[in-house]
Amino acid sequence: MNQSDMRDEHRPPLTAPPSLAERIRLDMDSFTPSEKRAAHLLLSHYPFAGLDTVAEFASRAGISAPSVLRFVTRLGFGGFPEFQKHLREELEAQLLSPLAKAGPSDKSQNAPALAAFAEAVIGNLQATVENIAPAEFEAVVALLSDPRRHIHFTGGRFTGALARYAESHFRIVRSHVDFIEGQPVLWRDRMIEIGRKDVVVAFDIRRYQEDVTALCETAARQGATVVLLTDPWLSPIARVARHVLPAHIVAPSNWDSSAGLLLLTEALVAAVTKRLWDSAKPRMEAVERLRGEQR
Amino acid sequence: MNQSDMRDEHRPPLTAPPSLAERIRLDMDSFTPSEKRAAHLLLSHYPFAGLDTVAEFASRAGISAPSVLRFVTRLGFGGFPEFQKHLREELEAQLLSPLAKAGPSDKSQNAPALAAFAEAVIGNLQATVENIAPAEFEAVVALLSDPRRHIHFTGGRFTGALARYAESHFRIVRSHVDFIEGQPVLWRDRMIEIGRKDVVVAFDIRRYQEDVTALCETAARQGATVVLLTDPWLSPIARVARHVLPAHIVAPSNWDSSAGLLLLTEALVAAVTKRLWDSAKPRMEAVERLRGEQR
DNA sequence: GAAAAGCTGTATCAGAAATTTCATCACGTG
DNA sequence: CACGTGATGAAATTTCTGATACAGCTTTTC
Repeated sequence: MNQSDMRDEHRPPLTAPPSLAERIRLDMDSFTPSEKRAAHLLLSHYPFAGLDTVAEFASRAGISAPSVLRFVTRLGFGGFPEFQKHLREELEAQLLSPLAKAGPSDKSQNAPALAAFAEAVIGNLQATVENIAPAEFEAVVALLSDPRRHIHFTGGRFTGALARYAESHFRIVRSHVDFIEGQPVLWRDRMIEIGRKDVVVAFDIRRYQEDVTALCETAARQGATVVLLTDPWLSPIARVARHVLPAHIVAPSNWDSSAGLLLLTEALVAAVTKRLWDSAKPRMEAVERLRGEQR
Repeated sequence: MNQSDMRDEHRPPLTAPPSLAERIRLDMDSFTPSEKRAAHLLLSHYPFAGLDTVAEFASRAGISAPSVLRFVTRLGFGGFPEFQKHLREELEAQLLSPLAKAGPSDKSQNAPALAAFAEAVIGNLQATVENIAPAEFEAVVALLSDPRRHIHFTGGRFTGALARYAESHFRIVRSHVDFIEGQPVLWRDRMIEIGRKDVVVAFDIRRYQEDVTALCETAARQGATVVLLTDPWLSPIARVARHVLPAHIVAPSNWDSSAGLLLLTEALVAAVTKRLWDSAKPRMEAVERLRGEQR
């Protein structure tokens, strides 16, 4: 089950940025604050954000029209229309030759920590997806979509945040959802009402935390169904878990990456939301309404 | 602003929408001679020919401007700008999902939901990395590596979990790190000691939360440096933020994906840990020792 | 072959968009 | 603390674009 991590196969290199975007990134330092706003908007929606009108662009960037003009002037264009023309031409060139995207992949030079890190994380995600048994995933979706079940999320030092993230979404989609703190003193008394109808979803990666393990073992002993999201080395919780979804976590860092776990979490949320849509939609609308009134 | 809209737009399946080009081809017979010239020009340089001005388009097609206008009217658009808007949106949709149109990816058979979701998330991560200015990222790393600064993390309903995740890591790497709950009643009193030496790192994506915005505005007013991790549409916090790191969040789900934000968070943790390694290492060892004793 | 119907282009207009001007503001400096 | 510099946006200004009315031309039809 454990496949080697040496998977730096092909993977279409992060598409080479067209010249203007690149130049903007390089010059980012020298921009004034509002120019940075403009630059961010443009880069985040490159290049479509620039195809709108000046007014639209300005409003979306949260700056004034003149600032937008100064921005494009500083980029070396004679005016906004000229700037737009450049964007269109760049876009056309890029779209017409899909090969151009491969481009000069000399990014090893200026693409620093972030790009390398992202590459590793993306590799983790791909490896994670490939090694999840579809049936296992579907089984978990079905379990979490059962309205008669009560769902409890929990996790360790770092993964606790993921459990919270999951809980905050599922809480809206369905009822009987809660979060259990890791420390035993905080859950001991709550365990008495956990039984066959309950599902415990635990997040736990290496440096497995004993208290999370203890929680799951107790829950399992009382008949609860345990679902485990962990790393490929499998937390000891796997022994009592009905379903296990492993995610790759190794990254060029002193820390492990939880991106794979987040991916699984979000995919579960998406799938369950879809499956329960008839009942989830009214719930989501109601939540939205309450938020509106509350302020 | 407009955060009251529920996203139940049933994200129509990735079935190719009837492209405008296709419709034009079908209707070609019914066009008048000059309309045909317009149609041919548009199809031959689709869709870029349509992004120019009416005058330019007319001249390139060898017809008059009014004929161009009549052409777009006949296509069912209310005016030339509306026509252009349609072209841009079509183009954007097509460009953003280069994978979707790559034909029937055979894996749709196997693990549909999860694989499709992963594909979208990976696309988000790539887009996110490409649109972050290295200088901006480095600036944030430097800021968070300054031992004299005090770092406060905060976030909204769902992103709060990411803030916690960040906090739980940075807390170990360095000192003066904490998490601030979103609700104003919980932070009002804490704000008195936030000033020039403080850095507020806020996570906020669409359906931006007013209380998080308020927190950041207050902090900024008192001289704190605000760092914002948000979506490409930029939370209103961007107005008061010194640094903004946008992440792509759109996924085939009723919910947005925070994977890009997590990627940035983890990359920041990795970079800061590396930069502060001399002081971080002893801290991490000390934490490990305490955990061991405690059990 | 003439009248009707349908296209098309010229000239013009209204309005929107880009640009410039200028007063104000924030911030660092002497 | 006054001063100067640079950034910024509101408003005035200019430019240009999309839209329209109308007249000429072509094609159709009887």
